[in-house]
Amino acid sequence: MAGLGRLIPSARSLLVFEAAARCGSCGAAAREFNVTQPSVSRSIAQLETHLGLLLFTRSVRGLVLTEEGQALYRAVGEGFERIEGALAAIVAARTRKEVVELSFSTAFVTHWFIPRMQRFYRDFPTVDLRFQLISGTLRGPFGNVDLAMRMQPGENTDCHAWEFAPELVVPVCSPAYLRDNGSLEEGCETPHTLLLFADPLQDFARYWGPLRGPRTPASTSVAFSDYAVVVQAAMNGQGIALGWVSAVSHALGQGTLVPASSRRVATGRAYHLMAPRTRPLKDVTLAIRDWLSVEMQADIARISHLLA
Amino acid sequence: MAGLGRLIPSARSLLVFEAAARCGSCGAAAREFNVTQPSVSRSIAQLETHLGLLLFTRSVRGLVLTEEGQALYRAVGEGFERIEGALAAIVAARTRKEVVELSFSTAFVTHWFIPRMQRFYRDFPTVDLRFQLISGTLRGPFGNVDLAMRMQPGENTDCHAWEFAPELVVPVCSPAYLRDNGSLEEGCETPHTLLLFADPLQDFARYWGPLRGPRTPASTSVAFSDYAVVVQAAMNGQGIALGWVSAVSHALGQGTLVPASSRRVATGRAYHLMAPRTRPLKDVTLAIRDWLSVEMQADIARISHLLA
DNA sequence: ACCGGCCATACGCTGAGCGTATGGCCCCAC
DNA sequence: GTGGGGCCATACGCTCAGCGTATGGCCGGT
Repeated sequence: MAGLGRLIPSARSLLVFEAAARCGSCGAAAREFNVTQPSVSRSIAQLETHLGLLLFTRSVRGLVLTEEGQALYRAVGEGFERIEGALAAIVAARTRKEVVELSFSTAFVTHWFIPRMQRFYRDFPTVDLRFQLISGTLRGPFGNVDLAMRMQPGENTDCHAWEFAPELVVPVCSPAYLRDNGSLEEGCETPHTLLLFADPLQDFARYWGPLRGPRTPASTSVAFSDYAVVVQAAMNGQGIALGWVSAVSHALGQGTLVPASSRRVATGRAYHLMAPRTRPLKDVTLAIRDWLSVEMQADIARISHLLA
Repeated sequence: MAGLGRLIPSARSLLVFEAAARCGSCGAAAREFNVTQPSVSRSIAQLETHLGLLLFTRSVRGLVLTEEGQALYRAVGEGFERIEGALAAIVAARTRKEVVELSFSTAFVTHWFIPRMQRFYRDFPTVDLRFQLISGTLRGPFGNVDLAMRMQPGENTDCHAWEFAPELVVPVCSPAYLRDNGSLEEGCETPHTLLLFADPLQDFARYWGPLRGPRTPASTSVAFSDYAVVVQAAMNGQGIALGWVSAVSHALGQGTLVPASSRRVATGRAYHLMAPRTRPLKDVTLAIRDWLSVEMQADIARISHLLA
């Protein structure tokens, strides 16, 4: 209806009019809109001036609809009822499905998210998370999820992307292992045990290479098929693992892991939280994105002395 | 529908959504609202974020409604159609009756308004004026008119009031009379003729008294039953009349009347334009009020040297 | 007579909504 | 294959529509 916008002074004036007519007073309508009584008074006066007629008569008891006001109120009431019904149906469908699907790595979920999941659900009581878990390196399409963590640039293109954490790698081990075996670049009587993630598609040499020192002794290694298990083994004192900060920041902050070397690898790339454009970008998705970012920033700030 | 305002991010978003759905593009909807394309794009995105779903899919060809979008568009279209029908009926009724009823004095209409009526109708081509004419002193209820001139404070209470002109009285006569007979306080061989308005309710002595000088000679007087006629007689050189500036400002400006005395009576009161609250205060009523005020201020400015 | 509650209006403040600039993408004509 | 046109999306900065506060006027109840 192209004409409707031209017939009223502002889009909101009909909402205000309907509320004032239903409530019978400016004050009551104002409370409903969380504004003050003069605001409603002006809005109604503006609508009446625009239309060139009185919609209400005023008395100390409040507002009484005129004949024209009653005619308009019936039409507006019916029109709004039709629209509200459709909107309510849409919102109800959304509310039933307050499922939010996330695509994260096992390590991130196990060692970063689950420790704070209680606080998450306290902050988001109506959300029901579903995780698509990636065993190790975050890659692959994430299609039908609300939010995913991936590296940028990557193969997923038709999506929103927000930077989340830098790709920063530090060798980590348990405090006991460090005490007993020394750091990665120090000599020790027995070779270090390197805890590896078995990923034929990942060139881990580009990470280990810069981390070895000139006197780094020969080492043994153990490979696991899931990076979350790699991190767990490091926590258990079984060796030294590559620690992607985005996954181990919580453990570093808690002290269950410590740096096993003074060296770091900063790739210059960054993990991003991403949302496909084929899904609606919901308010709750944005709120979760923000929550995750705030938490990650807090973690990184807490362990910044370890990463310098 | 209290809930509708809470279901949408802003009142205008549904208007914008409907236009975009109907037009099939942000650009076309933007042109309809006299805004730019980014404004519509943001408004739609905000509505989608608020509702937590996509209403349109985007392509280079414009916007295509999703299933939810189509459901909402049907409901909004029907709702708006219902409202617009009622509004259009109200506006049509108002447009047919573009009659504006005015309650003014005969003198004001005859000697002030009619000289500028051509310019008035050029400025208000769709207005059809109806005058309630008051023979002399502006008083009495004016009930069912759009705009009235009255003195404040007065007996009409339930109305809007805007100050229009001060009550300033100057004796006036034609230039020829002044040349032949001298001013009111000067002596002359024959007594002055005072032109009076016969109003038993009006105490004219309070006006004539301050205007007579200590050497004002005895005079004869002629009384008329209509003040417009009194002013006309003064213009015709038949004597000296009390000149209420609000009625004679045009004639003083044109030179068809001149002051017959250097004395003035300023009562401190003021004429007001008034609109009853029992009638709708229309935009056009306000526009006429403003037009009249601008014209009166211009007249008073033009003759200010005569009134000092 | 006073108080409470209604609506109306003037004044000053501010953030929602805007335009501009720009980027990305797709389609079509040459 | 390339360039231009037209679509939508987003960042940045600006401004005035809409707001709150203060206040006034009025009416009804105590």
